[in-house]
Amino acid sequence: MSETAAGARGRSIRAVPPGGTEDRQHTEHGLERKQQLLDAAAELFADRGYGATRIVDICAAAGVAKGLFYWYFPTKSDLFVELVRTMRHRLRRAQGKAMAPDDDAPTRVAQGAAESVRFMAAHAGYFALLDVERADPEIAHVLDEGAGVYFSDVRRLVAEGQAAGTIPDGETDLLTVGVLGAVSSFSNSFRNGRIDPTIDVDALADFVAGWVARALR
Amino acid sequence: MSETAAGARGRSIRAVPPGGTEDRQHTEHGLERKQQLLDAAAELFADRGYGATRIVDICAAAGVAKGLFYWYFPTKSDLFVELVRTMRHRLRRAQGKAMAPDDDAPTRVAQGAAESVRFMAAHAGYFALLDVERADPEIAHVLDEGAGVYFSDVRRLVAEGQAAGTIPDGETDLLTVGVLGAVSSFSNSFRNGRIDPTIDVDALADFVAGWVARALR
Amino acid sequence: MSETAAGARGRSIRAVPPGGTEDRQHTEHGLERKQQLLDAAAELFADRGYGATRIVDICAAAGVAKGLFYWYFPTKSDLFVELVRTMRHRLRRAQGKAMAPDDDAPTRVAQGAAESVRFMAAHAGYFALLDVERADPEIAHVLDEGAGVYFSDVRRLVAEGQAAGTIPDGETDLLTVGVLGAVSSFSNSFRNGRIDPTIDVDALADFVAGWVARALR
Amino acid sequence: MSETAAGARGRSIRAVPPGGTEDRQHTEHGLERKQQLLDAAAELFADRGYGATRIVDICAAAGVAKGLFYWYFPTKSDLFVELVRTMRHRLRRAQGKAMAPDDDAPTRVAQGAAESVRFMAAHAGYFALLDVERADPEIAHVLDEGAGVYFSDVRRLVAEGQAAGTIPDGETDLLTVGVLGAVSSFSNSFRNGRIDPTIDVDALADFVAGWVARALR
DNA sequence: TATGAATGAGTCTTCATTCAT
DNA sequence: AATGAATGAAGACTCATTCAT
Repeated sequence: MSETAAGARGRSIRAVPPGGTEDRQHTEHGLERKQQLLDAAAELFADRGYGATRIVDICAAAGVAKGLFYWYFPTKSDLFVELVRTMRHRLRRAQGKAMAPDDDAPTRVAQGAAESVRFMAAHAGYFALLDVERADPEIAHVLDEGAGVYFSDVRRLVAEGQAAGTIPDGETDLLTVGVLGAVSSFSNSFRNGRIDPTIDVDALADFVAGWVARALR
Repeated sequence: MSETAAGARGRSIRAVPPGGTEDRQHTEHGLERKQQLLDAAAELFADRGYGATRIVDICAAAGVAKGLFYWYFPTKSDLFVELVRTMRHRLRRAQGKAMAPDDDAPTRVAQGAAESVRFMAAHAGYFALLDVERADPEIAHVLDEGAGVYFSDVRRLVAEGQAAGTIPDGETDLLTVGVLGAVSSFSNSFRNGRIDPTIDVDALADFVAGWVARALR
Repeated sequence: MSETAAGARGRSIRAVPPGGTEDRQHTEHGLERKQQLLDAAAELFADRGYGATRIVDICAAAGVAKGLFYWYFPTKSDLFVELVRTMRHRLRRAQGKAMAPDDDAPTRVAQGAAESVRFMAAHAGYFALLDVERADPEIAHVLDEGAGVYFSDVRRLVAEGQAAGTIPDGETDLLTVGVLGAVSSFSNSFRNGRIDPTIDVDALADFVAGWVARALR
Repeated sequence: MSETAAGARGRSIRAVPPGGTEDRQHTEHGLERKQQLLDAAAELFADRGYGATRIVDICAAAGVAKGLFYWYFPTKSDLFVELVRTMRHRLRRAQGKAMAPDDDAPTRVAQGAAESVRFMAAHAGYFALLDVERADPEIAHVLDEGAGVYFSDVRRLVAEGQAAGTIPDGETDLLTVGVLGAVSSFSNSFRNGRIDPTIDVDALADFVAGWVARALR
């Protein structure tokens, strides 16, 4: 992705900004200031997305002047990175506590998953910022429209199954979310290179079918 | 007033809105051109994300002048919308064909899911553009780094389970993808308003634990 | 004023367009077509101003394709020029007829003026296009707002004079228009170089005072 | 989304409108800067017209970077509006001082008119910007050419009258300006809606004849 | 004559980053 | 530490004009 004009300039012309931010020793008061900025940014990122949040917005929300931002963070993305890393540490700690060391693997996986969801739900606003970008209204609309269509389609099927007794009762919406999530995560797994890209598509499809079928039991 | 073409943008003295592109009747050749632009755009969107793709890039890739873009599309987002809608129609058609009307619901859901994955995998490049935005490299990096960490964590557990015989053998990566996908989709389901936002978090976590446990069976 | 990108290009690269328009012999049908374009343009120019009228608009209004415009006119401004010259001839002819050769000068001047106003009023829509440009809404608004303020100011004074019997009764609005017109035309006379630019400002002011005072008698 | 600054324009994913310039509290130095921009703009507007003046031109003339314009003004037209309003206040103040409260109406009107002309002449360059737009050279040329023709026509008549003793001697040019100004202002009065649009054209023509005849006495 | 697709220069505006104080 | 003015690269979009049929 293309870097900001000035951003690129600033960072490519000289690798180390004058009086760089890295080795800055922050006083207690400085730490507070920094946290104010982090908090303000987190909220704005979660709310509008990363791209749509301007440095000025963050500073305004934190109640400081624009220039001060650069006293605490080298760039906008550095702030983001710091935010994400912090969250990650907390999440991992929570997971670690949740998984009983003596349980078997599937139990531990399930525990970890449950704890993750619990944690992310508890900090939902915060985690929203992982959706780095929000599209402009028109784009957002098509995307959402599509999602809605598929949701209804699948939900209907699930409900039918529940009516027919072939799918356990209750939580129709959640079951639907699970199915759609499976589809998208398996589909996306190609892109992020986490799985073997040469995998046979039919094998993958079968795997997904099996996965979903088991989960719906 | 300046006769300059572009000066007009936004603040022009134009009393009447310019006619749109909508009612333009495209000839066969025009349709081809349009398709060239759509294809070029799809590839670029998939590759760099919507925001990072400039109109000029699309035109250059399609081998036409910048101005021609606006002969075929009113705006950048309209192109995107057209792209998404087209994909959607194809996907739904594929799903429809895949689901045998006489099978029971879970089977049909599984078939639909499998077919979706098959279809999206077959058009992986194309579907990548649904990831509307890609962040700048640094952002992308933290995000990916995080995903990698969790993947390893979970993969290790899954592998342990398989070694211990508590999780069926094979496809360790895919099982991992499934677990992580479940976590993120259930977590996100808060945000998109598809499920009841007042749901009890612990109930949700339990549901996820159950879902994952069944799927890992 | 800056010329259009393409306009400049087209006209500077080669002075004579290929198969220039100048020596084009138009058939009867061609003459009609040309007139259609002239008429359509006149209306649009009068309505929206020159700058805000696009070639496409003119062609659409005339019911012909955009390309055809350039068969009849080398450029947009040439069409405008033709329009203005035509009007001018008609106006002068009308004036000539109106001024009785045997009357004295002031009478003839008054007759000419009256006839001009009559003619321009009769073709008001047409003459509006001499207001080459219309500003964008905000600009137009301030300008109009200002004109309104001065109109009220002067009108009040005129009305007072009429009430006091120092200004002849009737046509308050018209008298006001006359006063304001005098102010602006004398002020503008500096700019268009029609009068000696070294003229003493106070002398000019006195002259205007006298002119207005006489006209208000 | 691209972090690029400008890519955002119009189609950005910005969820919240950017903060305006309105509530910006400018320091003394800032006020100077702003004035520099206003002055530079005034000169350019007066010189080439509003439309033909680019933001860059203004900034270049003021010796500042393009971006700084938007620190002081939300848009180009806002600058213009500020310019016009300022002039207006000054003009009205000047008029107010010039009109002796005890004089009769026609005298006061004449005083106001004279003072207006004096003021506008003194700030001729400045007031030129009220001619919001200047057309491209060719257009400007026809318009001017036409004005010149009429000027000569009328001037000849006036001169004849002066020679014959039916029009007072001296200031032939100014008398001509007055006549032409009357014609155009009365003709235009239709368009700006300041007078009753249903007025009888012949009555108007007669009125103009009378007005001119009196003024020429 | 007629069409309408194709071209590309030009302008406004945004916003990350820098810098003088 | 803190401020806020200053910088400038970048991108969407318009429209006069050209050109191949």
